[in-house]
Amino acid sequence: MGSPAQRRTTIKDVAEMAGVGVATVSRVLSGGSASAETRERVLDAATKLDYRPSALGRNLRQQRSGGIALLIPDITDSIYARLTDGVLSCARSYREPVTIGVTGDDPEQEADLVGSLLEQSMDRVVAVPSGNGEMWTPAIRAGLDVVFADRRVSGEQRALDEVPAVLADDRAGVRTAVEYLTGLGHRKIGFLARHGQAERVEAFRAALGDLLDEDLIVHARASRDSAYAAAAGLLQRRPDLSAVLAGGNKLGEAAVLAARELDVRIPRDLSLVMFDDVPWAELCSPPLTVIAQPGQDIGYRAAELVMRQGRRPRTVLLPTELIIRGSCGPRR
Amino acid sequence: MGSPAQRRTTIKDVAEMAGVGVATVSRVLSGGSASAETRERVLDAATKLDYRPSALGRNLRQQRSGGIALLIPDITDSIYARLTDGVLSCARSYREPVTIGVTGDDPEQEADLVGSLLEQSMDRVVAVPSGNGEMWTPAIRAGLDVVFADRRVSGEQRALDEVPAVLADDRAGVRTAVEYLTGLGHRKIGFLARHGQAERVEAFRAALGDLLDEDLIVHARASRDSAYAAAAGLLQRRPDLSAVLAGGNKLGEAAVLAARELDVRIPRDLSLVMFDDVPWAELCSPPLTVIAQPGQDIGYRAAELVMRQGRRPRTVLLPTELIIRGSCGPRR
DNA sequence: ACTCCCCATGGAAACGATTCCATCAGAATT
DNA sequence: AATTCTGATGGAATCGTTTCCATGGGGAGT
Repeated sequence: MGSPAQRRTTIKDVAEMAGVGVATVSRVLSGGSASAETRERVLDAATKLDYRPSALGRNLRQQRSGGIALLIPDITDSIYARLTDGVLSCARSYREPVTIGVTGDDPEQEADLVGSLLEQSMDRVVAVPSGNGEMWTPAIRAGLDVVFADRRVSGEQRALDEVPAVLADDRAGVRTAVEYLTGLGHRKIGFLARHGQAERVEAFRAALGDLLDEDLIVHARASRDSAYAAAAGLLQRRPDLSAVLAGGNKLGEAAVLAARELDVRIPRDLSLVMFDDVPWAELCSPPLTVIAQPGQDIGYRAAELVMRQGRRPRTVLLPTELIIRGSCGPRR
Repeated sequence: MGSPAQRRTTIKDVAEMAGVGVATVSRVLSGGSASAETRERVLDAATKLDYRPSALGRNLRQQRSGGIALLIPDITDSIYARLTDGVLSCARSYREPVTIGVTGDDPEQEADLVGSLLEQSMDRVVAVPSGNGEMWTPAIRAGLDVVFADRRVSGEQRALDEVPAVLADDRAGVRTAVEYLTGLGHRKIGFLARHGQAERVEAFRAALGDLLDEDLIVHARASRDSAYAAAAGLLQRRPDLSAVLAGGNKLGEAAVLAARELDVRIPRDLSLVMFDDVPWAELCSPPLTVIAQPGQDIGYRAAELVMRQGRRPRTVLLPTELIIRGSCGPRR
């Protein structure tokens, strides 16, 4: 607003005041070698002038803009908010800015965002991939450093298999939940899945074994409506259902709402286990039994991996935890 | 990973292929004047080479890195997640990247983040300010374009009064809630406030009038523990309390938990109105009556304002809405 | 026919940092 | 004493874009 906008102090100013060349200033400031006396003079001048190196100049020279990019499906979903929080907290310790983009679980938008990353010369990305991940291949070849979080891509291309991934141990989580439910006597167990949760569905199939009934596995899109429709549909279509595993907190919410609407009481008529522990799970009536995922940790570890240069593990599996509250009961 | 990392195509390559100078290419691509024939040749070459202008070069030249910075207290809080979503959705329509930082409601961290914005030459910020906002004054003078969202600063400095702000109409929200509660017969109404919610507290005082009892206004920090302590403390200290207004969803959650713990039944023994509608308010038992705030709109409008160059309104007030569910009853 | 003006155009400067390379002084080695 | 080595130092190139300015050609106006 009408400010005179004085020129910012550059490395040149510092060099002049310290009576040295710009190269020396740059070296001193980035830890290169210099004599003690020179170093002091430069540091002194920098402090006096309140010099802050311009990220712009550096970025152009190094052909890369620092910072971490983060691509998630939906920031309003608690699990991704926590993941984001983890990334931010790791990035902060490296003093790196974080640029965030939401994909809406849409591969097209995701590809679009990857494009704009390239345009910005960002070369470090933590991403929750949406599609089959084919848009990543060229970007990775172009030098992009990617770490997947929370999911990995189906992966047929070679390059994608090299991408490290930080994941919750879904298989173990699903298995534990299923064992818990079968232990309670349940035989007809449904699974409310979001599209793209292939791994969880697969684990569900494996865990159920003989009890598997494909008709009890239903898929929804990420939207609230779709989740509700899937839940209500399943409940109406299969009154013999006695337990449900919800693949995410939105689906869990939908299941609770649908059950309430259809006058199916939890846990008397229906047992419910939800993926992802959220604050409200405890406030819900009844309090929900959940498979907690370490969302914040996933983000933190993924950011850590993307910051590391050297060899990195291909996959990090983080443990889940079954938290038993009040939404499951014995089969009646 | 060991890729040859081929040089990216620059404007020079395009110029060469089109047989024109780089200046002409730049002009064509940024909508300057050029003959139809030249334009076509340039566009053709650009397409053929899959040329994407480097944001780095442009930023350095223009002395500003595009994009919007967003500073919020806590991304895992639903209200700020929605605000962020709004900012992202506006930014996307301008094709601008969004850099995000969390302040933890700590002025020191906030100042630190503002510093790093300057370093990055970001000049557009949407911020939920934490402290008294003094750290903003120099930054604004240095040419930073700021829009406050959700809160405004206490503001004693001239420069801060010029900063546009997009806010929920807290006063009206509080007034409506208080009127609703007094209408139900309540006389002893408490307020669980977060530090920094001066405006809401003030509105609360004004709305209560004669009924005001300063002892019923308690403050908590943003943390979960602090919120719980404040809620439990209030409930224990003043058993004569018959209704509570919670200043945010964390405080509402704390109130529900504390009431449950102390065997205070809602709404029989205590009526509860919570600021901020969250998905779980409906799932809670009983479903919570809330003052809904348009979090996403606040973010969108704030981002819109920060993108506009020209004259901007000083303050945008967005309406709140009282959503009556089941957490309030008549005084007993 | 002469002048004037406008527009398209390209060369070159600028942005602010890092880094290559040449230089030079002084120490260490032969 | 001559040579080599080491480490500090500064000049200049470089990154990719935008934008200033000079140039030149062609059309319009007198």
